[in-house]
Amino acid sequence: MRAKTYLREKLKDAIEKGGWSVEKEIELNNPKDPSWGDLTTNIALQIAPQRGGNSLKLAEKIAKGLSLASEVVEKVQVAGPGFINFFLAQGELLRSLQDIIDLGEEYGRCDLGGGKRVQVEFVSSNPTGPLTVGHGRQAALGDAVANLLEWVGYKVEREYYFNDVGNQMELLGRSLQARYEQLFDPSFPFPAEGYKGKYLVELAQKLREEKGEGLRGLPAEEAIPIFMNFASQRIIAGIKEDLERFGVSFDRWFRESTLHEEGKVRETIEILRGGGYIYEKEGAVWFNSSRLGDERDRVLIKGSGQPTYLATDIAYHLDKRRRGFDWVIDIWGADHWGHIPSMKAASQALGFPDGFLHYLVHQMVSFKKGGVELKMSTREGNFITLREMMVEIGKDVARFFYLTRGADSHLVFDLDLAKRESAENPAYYVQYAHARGCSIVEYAKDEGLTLGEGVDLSLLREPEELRLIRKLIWFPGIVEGAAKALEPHRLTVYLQDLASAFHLFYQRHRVVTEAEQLSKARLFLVHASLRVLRNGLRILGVSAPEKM
RNA sequence: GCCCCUGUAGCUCAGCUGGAUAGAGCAACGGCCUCCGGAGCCGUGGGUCGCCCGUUCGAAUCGGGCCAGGGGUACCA
Repeated sequence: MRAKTYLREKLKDAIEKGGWSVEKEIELNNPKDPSWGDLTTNIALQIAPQRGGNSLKLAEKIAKGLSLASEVVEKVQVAGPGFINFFLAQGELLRSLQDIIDLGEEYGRCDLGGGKRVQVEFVSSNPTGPLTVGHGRQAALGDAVANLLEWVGYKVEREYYFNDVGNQMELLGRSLQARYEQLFDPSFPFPAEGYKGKYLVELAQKLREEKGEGLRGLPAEEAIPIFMNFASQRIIAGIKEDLERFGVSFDRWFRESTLHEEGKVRETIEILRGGGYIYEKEGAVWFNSSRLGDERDRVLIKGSGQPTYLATDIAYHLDKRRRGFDWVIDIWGADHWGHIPSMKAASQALGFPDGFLHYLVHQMVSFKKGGVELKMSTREGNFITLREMMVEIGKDVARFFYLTRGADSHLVFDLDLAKRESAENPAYYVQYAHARGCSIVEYAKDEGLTLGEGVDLSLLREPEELRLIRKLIWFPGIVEGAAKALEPHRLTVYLQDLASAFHLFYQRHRVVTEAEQLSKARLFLVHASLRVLRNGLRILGVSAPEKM
């Protein structure tokens, strides 16, 4: 917003003219109470203690020293303990409103990122079973963060990393084998720790359709890879499909096995060894990560000769670094928290720049159904899939709901409530504002009214109109703030607020009336509102329907 | 034990990095369409911001100590 930079300069001049100094950027905020104007600064409160001065008097002095163009600022007011409040002139508001229509789909974008390459890695669930509602938060969060970064000028790649070899996969293979054998002989034993979900029974049936009895009684060395690959390929395909439905598409699906096949794990360990970070003890290869801030040292190669999860993950991140990203964001659930200090240590050991690797950790979601908290486990097979949720409450409601809360909050998702109240939940509230606006535009068209040239926006003077305009022009700032903080929920909260301002405007003022000029101006405001709603919802990955 | 996250209205959560009188949705109650979508709007009730100290002009926000819930502390991933 131009007014902000303009005011910052003017304030700085006025303050320095008075012989004071400003060390950091002057804060200009959107006050919560409209009677405090459009922009407010606490600068007097901040610098008054410099010389033990009175902040209220200083604020008055600063305000008096400002020479502001009346077409930008209508009124300056000193309030409370020393806030300086600015009321923008109507003309300034209207110029910003015009921007919304002029910029269209681009409105809200900026070039903060300067085209830097960022990778966002998220979901990355191993293909041991279908995606559950627990993964939904991660999918919604990661995709929204990626979208936000794109909007502020980064070049973003979305990546999904998954394990397609190793103990868990073998167990999966053995579980499928057992389910397959059980189709012929129900007494066939099921592995003690096996994956019990019914999805493996279904896969076994598919396998029987394709291969008949041909896979029965094979020796383990031969059977396990067959069953394992069949299971993981089918499950990954299902995960892809679910994510597509959820509106998330990845640029790359990274298989862990490639790291081993290309010798990258061994190579990484050799690099660490070269740096003096490796030693051997009790038949295992250790990383002395405690020297780099980790609680203790970590095993990289087990006594069995197998690399640990940490070893492959370090190799994976070295690979990311070599692919030339400027910034890498890993989105993880809080259950992986313990892994972070080790990876931070590895980042240092490998000489990654500070801040190259950023962890965005979100807290767990718990789910309630029938008033009871659910304990879900993929291994035990008792879970609700993401797909089931999409069928029940819809992708839009689910995504919006996941994003109404900050990543740091543990959230309780009451599935009955989400379904029962689906007609009254916040996602519909925002979408409804959009549909309603579209319907007004349709109606106006039928009455022969379209945007066209020569709209006199100065006719927009009602409080509800001005309030809506103010909310609309906050949008670019909200996007920027949400992107900087990696907090998409700020946008979700904002959109509800905006929808509320729109609904109130609608309720109080008829758009299409006999007064043609006023109707045109209001129609313009409706178009601008639709634009901001659409752009905002797009970032969240929620659709903006024209009809509901 | 140690580390991290959280504790705000009956419920689910915001609170813009220390600001002015703590907000929204749901739930409860009372109003609003002969008129562009009532999936909406307006109003009422509802709070020791877990508790105790501290920092300062000023604390839900920062620091310390308790209490409670969740997560993490593997040669698991």
